[in-house]
Amino acid sequence: MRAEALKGHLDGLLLASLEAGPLHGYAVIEVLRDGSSGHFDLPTGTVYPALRRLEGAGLVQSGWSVVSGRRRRTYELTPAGRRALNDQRTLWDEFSGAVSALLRRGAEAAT
Amino acid sequence: MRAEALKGHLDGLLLASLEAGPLHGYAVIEVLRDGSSGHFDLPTGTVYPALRRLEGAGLVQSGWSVVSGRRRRTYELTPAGRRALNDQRTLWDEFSGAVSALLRRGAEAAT
DNA sequence: ATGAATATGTAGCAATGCTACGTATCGATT
DNA sequence: AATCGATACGTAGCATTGCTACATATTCAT
Repeated sequence: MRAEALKGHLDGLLLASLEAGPLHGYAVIEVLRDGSSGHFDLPTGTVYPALRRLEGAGLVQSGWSVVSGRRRRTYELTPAGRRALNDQRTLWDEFSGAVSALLRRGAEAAT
Repeated sequence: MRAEALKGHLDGLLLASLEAGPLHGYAVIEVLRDGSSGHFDLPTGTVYPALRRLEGAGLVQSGWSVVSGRRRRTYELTPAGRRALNDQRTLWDEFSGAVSALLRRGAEAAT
């Protein structure tokens, strides 16, 4: 997967991964990897800062817990986050539809 | 359309717009706008530098012409550009498939 | 005891598209 | 003739974003 391909679409994926219930960062990475047949194997340096960014934007909220001696920061969607996820889905459909159409047709000669 | 959405996908669209035959920059903008139902109305500050970038990468080549008093820099795909366009199409299918799957399913809870 | 897996985090970088300019010609309107 | 919109090219600087590389710590299997 090209490195830059994800730009601008990561937030939607993160929100989607939290839709079914709260997760901690490491688990988000696994969900994204497994749910994409290995296409998205994101480094922690990508995911952790992004989750904090979403928290800053009020789309998720986090809390600490400790599970078998390991501390976890668990993230959860806020109502605004659910709305944003909806928006992202709509935006993605428009965007991907437009790109697919353009890539497919090549384009008829103009002038 | 979100501003960052396009990041990493513009090159493929530009190459696709040139597939049917040579075009100048302004015409590329029109093809992208009309071929996407207005979703992609790209500013010249996006398209012109990107075309030069593609030329630097050897994927397109350009030449000047003058049409009714206006100078035009016309771009054309190179063989490498056609190969790159093919690659972009494959990459896009993988990428968009993975994103669509993740956005759709939300994701089953993982401990 | 050693290393892999689990778990979190940051500093700094590279890439990319956009904003806001600037220049110039042509055709239509006033 | 003057003005304005469309056509046509371009650049400097910015903001955002994801990645690389690193640092830390615990648990579990070898």
